[in-house]
Amino acid sequence: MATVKKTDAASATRLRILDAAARLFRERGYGGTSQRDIAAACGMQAGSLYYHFASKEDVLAEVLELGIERPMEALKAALDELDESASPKERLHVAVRTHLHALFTQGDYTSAHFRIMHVAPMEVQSRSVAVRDEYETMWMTLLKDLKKAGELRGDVDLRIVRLFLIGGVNMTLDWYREGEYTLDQLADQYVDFMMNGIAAN
Amino acid sequence: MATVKKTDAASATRLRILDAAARLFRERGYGGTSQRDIAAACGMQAGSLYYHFASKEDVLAEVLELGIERPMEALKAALDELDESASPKERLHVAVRTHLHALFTQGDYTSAHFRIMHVAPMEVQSRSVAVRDEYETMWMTLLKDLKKAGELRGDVDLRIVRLFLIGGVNMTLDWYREGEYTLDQLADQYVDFMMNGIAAN
DNA sequence: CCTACCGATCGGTAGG
DNA sequence: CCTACCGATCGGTAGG
Repeated sequence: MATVKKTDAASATRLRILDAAARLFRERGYGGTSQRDIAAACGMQAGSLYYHFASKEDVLAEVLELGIERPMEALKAALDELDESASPKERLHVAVRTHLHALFTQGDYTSAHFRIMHVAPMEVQSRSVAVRDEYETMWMTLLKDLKKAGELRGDVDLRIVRLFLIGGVNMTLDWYREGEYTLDQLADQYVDFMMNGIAAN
Repeated sequence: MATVKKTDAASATRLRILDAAARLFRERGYGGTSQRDIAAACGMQAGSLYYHFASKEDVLAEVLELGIERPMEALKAALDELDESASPKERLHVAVRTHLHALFTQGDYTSAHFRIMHVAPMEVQSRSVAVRDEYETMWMTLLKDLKKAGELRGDVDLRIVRLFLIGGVNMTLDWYREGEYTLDQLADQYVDFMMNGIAAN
């Protein structure tokens, strides 16, 4: 579990290890990162990692899980904060904005999740699928609510919409640098593209 | 150069090595694939690879380059085949369809390109940037032609459109299995989403 | 393209 | 959390 704690100090060290691992996995990939790399980034010796984690795969599994868990928690919190009168369209807008911010504030974990999930052994992947399924369900609910409210065309496949939208949003990780647009401005554009398209009226 | 040849036999072996490497890089990542893994998949010994490639990084560089070169060549060919009277919108449609097909017929190379490009040493990455820039320019041209033809809203940033669209299309690599939709049907939906959006009229 | 091998580095462990 | 170390595997080379 990502939330298990022993002592505060030990759990703080765990987090330092995970932070370093997430960053290195993102930058160099899983196979390109050694336990010695991770330990060095934390100012400790390679063998010491094994006091906190049973194996390199365990570190990976926890990074991957946090990489999807944190955006999901952020989305839950953001939707909970919304006024009950918020329209389905506003809720989708908030979701895109929240996901985009999570990609960058939890960037190392979430980048690592989307980049190296597929090289993880199946048993490691399976430790993330429950959270992932839950997150996908939340998105499907947002889209279904939009449809029920009569705001969507009747002929679109919501699953394909979700995959296309998340793909376009996640791509931001690969190119975004602060400057021209803020993340909120990007979120505005993505929702606008998705809802209204880019064709002239 | 990807097109250099010595003898036919040597170049056929090179290609077998590259095919195996692309598949393994895609499945296990770069650091998770050893030269011995690649050699074994080709039915040869690890040392023999060095008759064809100077280093593991050289194999990587060529896989990455082919992973973007092939979709680009496919796009060029597809656009050249189009009737001159083809509208900008038809040309964009053909581009999306062609890119999507290239993702799957050259899947190992192109997947490897998009998945492990960022873990490659900068000097290896730089061997692909020229092709990548050219490919991006082709997409920008398609979008600019659409705009010139008056078919696009005036307020959209074409660069963001390109990144969002390619991101959504590339995401297909992560989930597509034959069955519900053909690739052509997916391309139709993506272009429809991008041009017209999903909002009710 | 193979055999045989190099030094370096890997994930992981024992004992403290 | 460190020291010291294990066997295995790594990328790469010499010589054929």
